[in-house]
This record gives sequence, structure tokens and C-alpha cells, in this order.
Amino acid sequence: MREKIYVHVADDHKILIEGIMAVINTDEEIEVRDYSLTGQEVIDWFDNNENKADVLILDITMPVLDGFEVLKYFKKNKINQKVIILSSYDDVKIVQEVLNLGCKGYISKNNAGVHIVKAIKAVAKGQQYFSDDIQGILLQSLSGEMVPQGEMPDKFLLDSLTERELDVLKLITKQYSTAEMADFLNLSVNTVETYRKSLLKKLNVKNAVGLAMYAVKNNIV
Amino acid sequence: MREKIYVHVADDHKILIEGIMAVINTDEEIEVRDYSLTGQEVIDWFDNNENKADVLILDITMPVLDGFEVLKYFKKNKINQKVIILSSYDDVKIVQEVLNLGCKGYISKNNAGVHIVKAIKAVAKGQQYFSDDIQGILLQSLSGEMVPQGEMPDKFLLDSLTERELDVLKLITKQYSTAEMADFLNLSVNTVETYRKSLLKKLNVKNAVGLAMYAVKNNIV
DNA sequence: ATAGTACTCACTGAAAACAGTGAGAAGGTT
DNA sequence: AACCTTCTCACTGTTTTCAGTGAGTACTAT
Repeated sequence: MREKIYVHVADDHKILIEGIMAVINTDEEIEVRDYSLTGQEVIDWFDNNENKADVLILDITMPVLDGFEVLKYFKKNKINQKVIILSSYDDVKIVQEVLNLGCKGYISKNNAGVHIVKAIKAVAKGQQYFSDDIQGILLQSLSGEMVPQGEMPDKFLLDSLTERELDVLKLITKQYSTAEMADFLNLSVNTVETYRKSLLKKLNVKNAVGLAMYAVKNNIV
Repeated sequence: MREKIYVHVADDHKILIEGIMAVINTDEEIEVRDYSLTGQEVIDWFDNNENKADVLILDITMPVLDGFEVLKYFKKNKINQKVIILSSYDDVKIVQEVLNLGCKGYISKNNAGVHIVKAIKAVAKGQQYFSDDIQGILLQSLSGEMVPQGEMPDKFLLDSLTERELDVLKLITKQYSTAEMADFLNLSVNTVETYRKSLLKKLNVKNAVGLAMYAVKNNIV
């Protein structure tokens, strides 16, 4: 009979812990032994507990001590704890930083359900594991480029927009088509078209992308 | 025999939906009928579905359309849908805004487990319900104090982009048309079209605006 | 009363974007 | 040698966006 894999889960959202437990406990090989709601709790648990966990599922953002601090603690004390990061942050820098801190797996919360069990088993065996979206981010980072930006948002232009134009602008940034906007706003397609053209003219851009970029620059989204 | 309360859950994190289902389904009176991963899906579901839900559990931050937009849609179309917000944001302004938009309950994700069932039953009966931490925030807001809150970027699935795809993506954000890009990159119009379509598919967005917004979020521009 | 602005809608025509399919060449990997 | 990825291009057809013009209603300010 194969030995069980013991897991400790750390996340400040209890509901998410319950979700993970529900998913993990469908697998006979894995058992969630305990959980923590803050980084401090994690460290305390590993300090004062004989029943260490084989794998630690760790959130980045937690009160008291975040995931980074927990990883640093393990590294500092040369504790060879296998850690899988479960995070909403799909940023390259964060992924690279936790890898430097010795974590063995990284799963985006967006699709944790399909990855968590596989990840635990892989990491327990000493392998690494990354969900496919994280893999993509790591690959992309190899051909990265940085372009700094610096422009003043144009208050005059922004003020000149009417309520309806702002409605349309916001929906455009959410990828609505004209027909969809008309439906949503209970307006004629022609009317929405009018606002769209008015926006193009007022903001002096050539297409919907220009509108979206303007909206971003001026924190309308 | 008492009638069941039918619930629809909307959150962009599947794992959280699974957690909620696990908790809710312990109660015989409540049944989760369906779920959505984006605001758009929620609206589509309520548009095209005979089996409406009694209560909608709604996350604020979702791709495509966020919780605010969903509430606005209900309000605009005079749909009297009972909504409980399930959110990580414990900010007064947000709570007040969703209340203005007609939502009947607000639960913090931090302690959703103990509140969700009670909240559903209360709201289904036409009452309001707020988890105790939210109540505290509302009370605190009456005695004037502001506590700024952090941010949670919600990025989603990413396949790795090729060099050429990145070239095209960058030019799209600069409002280049396909023909202009072809000229600039010394490529056929058809070729640029191919990259454009490939980007739409890989990044799972529906138009050039979606591509631009993705580029912004991921600091490609 | 008049002028201005916002809101609403219609019509036409051209340009661009989107969708689907197929396919050859070059390069690297196993 | 077989395979995979990327890059390149073509063809067809539909949908959406963009451009220009015109026009009625309502409310506000002078």
C-alpha cells in the first residue's frame, strides 16, 4: 500500500481552502492535514508540529506574513519544504521571484481545479509543476522588452465627453460590439454608432483600439 | 415539502465555485443550478434560460464584464434579481455602490463559509444579509473613516506568443491597421491577418480592443 | 425667443476586421 | 527520418467599423 501525501494549505480566504479540500479529497492518495490563514500561522505550524506536510499549498497575498516571507523563512532556515504557489498574480516577476526562493510549483487560481492534484503528485515526487498559463508566461518572459511611458492625461478632452459617450467608451473597452452596446443600453445601433464616431473625433484617434488606450491612460477603466 | 432555492454562482475562479458548491450542497433546501465564469456569461444565462435562479452569487472582479456591469444590466432592464455579492473587496465605496445597484447581500470571501447558506436563505426570503465584517465596515463608514484597499489584477489564460505575434500586437496598440502593419513589417496583408487571428485565439479575446487591453495589462506597451 | 448642447435615430457607402481553411518553406528536436 | 513550431501567404465570405450627412426632440442658458 502506497503512502499518503500530506498537504498543508495556506490561504487567507477560508472559502478557497474549502474548495481546495473538496477537490483534493476526491483523490485517495492525498490528504489535507491542516491549514493556515496567515503566513505567521504557517511558520508556527511548521515550527511546532511533528507531523510535517509533504507539500505546502501557499497563497502569495496573506495578512500578517505573505507567501514571500514564508518562502524566505524556509530558505533562511534551510528547510527543504516542497511548496506550490497558488496565486491570482500571473506576473512574470512574481513567478521568477518565488522560483528563486525555492518553490517547486506555481498554479494560477484561474484553473487550479484541473491542476492542483497533478501538481501535488508531481511535486511530492520531487518534480516541478506549472499550470499551462504560467508556463506561457515564463516562455514569454524570455523574449521580453521594456518600454517606459510618460504622458499627461488630457483633462480637457476627458471633460468634453458626455455621459452617453462615456457609457459607450467603457463598453468598448470591454469588447462590446456596436450591436451589443445598443442592446445593453437600449439604444438604436445607429445611435451607438453616432457616439462611437463622436468619440473618435473628439479624442482624435483612428479606431476602437485608440479609444481603449485613451480610456486606460485616463483611468476610465 | 418546502420548495428548493435555486442558486446561480458567478466567479472567474473555478476553484472558488467548487468551494461554494461544496458548502452549499450540504444544505438540502438549496441547490446550485448553474455557474458562470464571466459577467457576460451571467447575462447570457439570464437572457437565454427559462430556469432562472432565485439567488445569484456574484463576484465583483471578473473578465469580460465585472459584477458592477451585471448589476447595472439588471437595473437597466428592470430585472428584479436577488443578488449576493461575494467579494474580496471590503471597501466602503464598493459596498455602497453595489447596494445602490440593488444587490441584497454582501459577503466577504474571508468568511464566506459560515455566512453563505444563511445569506442565501435570508435573501431568498426577501431580506437583506451582510457578513459581520461588512456590517462593521458599513457602521464604521457612518463615523467617517476611509481605509484604502489594495488591488487584485485579474489576468487570464495566456499561451506563449511568438515574436511576430508580439510585433503585430504592439502595432495594434498603436492603432495600425492590418495594411499599415503589413507595410511596416514588409509582410503580406494575409500574413498579418493570420497573426491577428492567432492572437485573438491565443489570448481568448474577441477583437482588437481585447488585444490592446491585454497588452496593457501585461505591460507589453 | 434664440442659441447651444445633449440625446436620439436613419441612410449610404467604403474600409477594415473577423472567421475558416489550406499549405509550403525553414529551422530545430528526438 | 519524422516531427514540431514558426513564419509565410492565399482565397472566400461575413460581420463590424468607420465616414459623412441630415434631422427631430428636449432642456438650458442668454
